[in-house]
Amino acid sequence: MIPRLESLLPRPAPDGAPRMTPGNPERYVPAEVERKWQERWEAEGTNRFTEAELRSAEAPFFNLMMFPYPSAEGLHVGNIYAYTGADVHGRFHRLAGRDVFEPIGFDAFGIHSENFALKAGIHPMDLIPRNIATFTRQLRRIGGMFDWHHAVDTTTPDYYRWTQWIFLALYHAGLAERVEAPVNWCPSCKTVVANEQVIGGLCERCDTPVGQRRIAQWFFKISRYAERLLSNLDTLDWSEPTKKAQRNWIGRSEGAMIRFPLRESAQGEGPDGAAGEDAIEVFTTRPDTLFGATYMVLAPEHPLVDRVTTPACARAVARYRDTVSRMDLVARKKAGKAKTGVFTGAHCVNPATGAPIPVWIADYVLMEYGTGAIMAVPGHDERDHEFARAFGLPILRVVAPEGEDPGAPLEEAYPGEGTMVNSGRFTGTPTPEGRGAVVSWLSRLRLASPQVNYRLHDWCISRQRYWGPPIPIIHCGACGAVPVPESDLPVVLPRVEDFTPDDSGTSPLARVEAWYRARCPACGGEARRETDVSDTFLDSSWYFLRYPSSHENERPFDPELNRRWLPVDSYIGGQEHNVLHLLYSRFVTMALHDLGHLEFEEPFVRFRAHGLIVREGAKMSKSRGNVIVPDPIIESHGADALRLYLMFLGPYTEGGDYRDQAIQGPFGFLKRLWETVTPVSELGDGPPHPDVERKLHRTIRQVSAQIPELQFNTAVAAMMEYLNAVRRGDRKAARAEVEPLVIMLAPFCPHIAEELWERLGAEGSIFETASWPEFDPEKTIEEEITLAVQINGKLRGRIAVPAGSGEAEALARARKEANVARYLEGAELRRVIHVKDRLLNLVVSVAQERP
RNA sequence: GCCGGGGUGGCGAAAUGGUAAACGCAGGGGACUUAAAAUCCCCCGGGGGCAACCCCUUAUGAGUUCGAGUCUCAUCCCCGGCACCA
Repeated sequence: MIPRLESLLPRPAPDGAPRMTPGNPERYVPAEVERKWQERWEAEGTNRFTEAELRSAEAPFFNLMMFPYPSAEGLHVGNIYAYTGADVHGRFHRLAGRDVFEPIGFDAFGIHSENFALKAGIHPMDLIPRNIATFTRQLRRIGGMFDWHHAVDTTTPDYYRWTQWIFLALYHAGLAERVEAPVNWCPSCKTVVANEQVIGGLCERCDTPVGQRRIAQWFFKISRYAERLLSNLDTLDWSEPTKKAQRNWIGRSEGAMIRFPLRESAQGEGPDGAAGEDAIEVFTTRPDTLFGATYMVLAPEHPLVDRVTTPACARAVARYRDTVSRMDLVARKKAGKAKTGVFTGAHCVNPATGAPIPVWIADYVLMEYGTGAIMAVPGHDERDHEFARAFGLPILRVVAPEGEDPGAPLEEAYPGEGTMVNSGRFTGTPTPEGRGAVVSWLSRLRLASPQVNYRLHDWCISRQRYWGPPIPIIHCGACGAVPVPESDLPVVLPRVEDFTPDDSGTSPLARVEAWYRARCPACGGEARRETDVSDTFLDSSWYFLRYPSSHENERPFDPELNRRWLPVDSYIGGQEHNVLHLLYSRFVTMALHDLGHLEFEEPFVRFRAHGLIVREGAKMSKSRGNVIVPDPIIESHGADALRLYLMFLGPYTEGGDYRDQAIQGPFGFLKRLWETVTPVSELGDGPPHPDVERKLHRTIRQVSAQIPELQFNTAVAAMMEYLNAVRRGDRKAARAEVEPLVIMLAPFCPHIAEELWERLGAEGSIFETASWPEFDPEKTIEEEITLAVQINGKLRGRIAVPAGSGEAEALARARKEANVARYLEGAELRRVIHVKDRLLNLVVSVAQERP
């Protein structure tokens, strides 16, 4: 890339000449360098904010990364990868002049630790501190810029006191309610599992098939926020796939509510009950197909089922409902299984046609979505079609795609758009228009209204387990569910030696009478504490709010600190949290905003998901036994080399393949850098060599642009190229050539950068005394560049031209190039395309065959 | 099925519509060494040619363009997520 350099610099030394300067016997020993600087950072508080500094920081930058779940196995390379990328980003901004707050903590409650503790026979209260100690040691060892002074641990009463406080805040705002609901029940974990934690019918944690139970549980009414959670996404600087995943999860759909009046009795010929009390309401996105609704389906659990079922059908209906209720929620919802259902004996009136249509129940209709009832349009909905075929129900065409005969029978459902047919006054209307037209027609008769529905359902936070913060509620026979007064927080989780879950459907805490017996805060009578604990997602939905205020005892967070530090400037984490964690955090933040506790309603200004690390092409997992533990690598090559390698092995947001041998490259780079810079006394004092300088400014330009975009792999490659240029031909480096490189490398390899920076004569940490190098655009310009010459789009030669040469100049030089001339000979030049400083394409018509 | 992300040398990868394979790993050859390690130098997509050079090559097939890894359409395959959501 620096064509002239080789000619100007000393020739390469003859083969085999030792590269190490004789006067420089000191080798790069990462372990020593890293120990020295980690100790110094700690002793001097390099990465720590004092209370006063937090309050007065002028250019605050909150650099957040998803805090770890401290498992017993310790951190693996995948975790290190995530944290290193975030740390590189934070360190860069610090060198660029920001006051970077980079806290870390531990998300240590939850079923995972609890299960491990049960299996290992260690109490979680003993296990977790051990795990945290291991994680802390490992995190320190990789040289993250963490402010340990502000670490949080979600299992400490100091923390979960405020988790409970948030529950109460939402409770008082009417955003928490206790509802009996069918829930997924894992017979192995012996607890309720959230829908989103059931993967393909199996428990996310233990792969046991999940069943169904009805339990009274606490729900947060996140669905009230669906519209805001959706529309705010447009304002966020988040990775697009993450936003898309949230949009899908929220699942907004526009349609209408339509009322189907019930026919009072089968034999009644009288006027079909005008929009009276007895009607079945359905939600549909396709009111334009209303004329094709030939039957209705209620969810088996629908409250109207008992009312409408005729005596003749009662037994079959009861039997069917029983079968369905035995099925777990997930199997129940599994798509693709054969349609089943039974007729209730009742009929409704299609409000568009006035025709009576039968009412069925079937498990393909879900109680939790819409109204739990549908109008079935077998002509234009695949599921309804399949059902109608199975039970011999009429299938009517009411939509015809362009060119289709309105009378053509339907072999399969046609769900697309077209023209309405067989639809009375609407026949001939294009379906997109028809939707609104049908609704406005029926809305005058109070039989329909426009409606928006969301797939997002309320957030169940109850867990019938031990290892979590108790839900701060007291149940009183007289007063009902009474919130624990704020002044009584925290409701401390007692140490219970036997916390094995049982199949009672209640938490192990329900066996600890001394703990759950309480006085009702309202009436003072005998009462009982809520024995369920809350979901781990609640712990992690607000931890970032706590970091700056981690020492605050009187309130969850200090509004003044929040004003300075929040919302979070940069959040980096795994895509496995694209939906739930990020959505719950947004919801809690939004709710706290509405309650006047926060000034912002979106917690994370910028979010980027990092990729996943695989090993030698295979996914890393304990069962495969191919999990990479960082410690031996740090011992052999150093944390800096590991960090650099991880950042180099592929695009950060896409992840990459960890190959054991490949660390040699980055490690060798660090060794060469060390040998290039030390001993400092042998560095040249003059200005940089012009070619090296040009390369330097180009490198600064590239690295400065790419680090904020998390394009670490190419930034590292640029620095490698630059060092290669500095060392080319075994030349001696000048101080001015290496100093900027040391600074640019510092975010990736902070220890060696500190060491070299000190040897270069600085006093104090590079992160406090250095500033990010600037590039001069003037100095990035090459005087002479290589221009590619194409004939008819094929590369036929390269010519050297002065930078900025015009077309005439380029063409003249190209003609002199032998190979180019060969192609021009006897050909007619029809067109010249000249891209300045890049390429010259000569379009010729071939007069004769080339030799 | 739907929604995302991908498919480029032996491998990890790089490339504002403008010189495909930067940077690195592995491999081959060489220097140094009693030897090895370490280090350094050279080579390294496929084919043809003594060479100058030529042909082919970014999953496949079409298209747009002076020019396509990059844009458009269709097809195949891999990874991740969601999945009877009316």
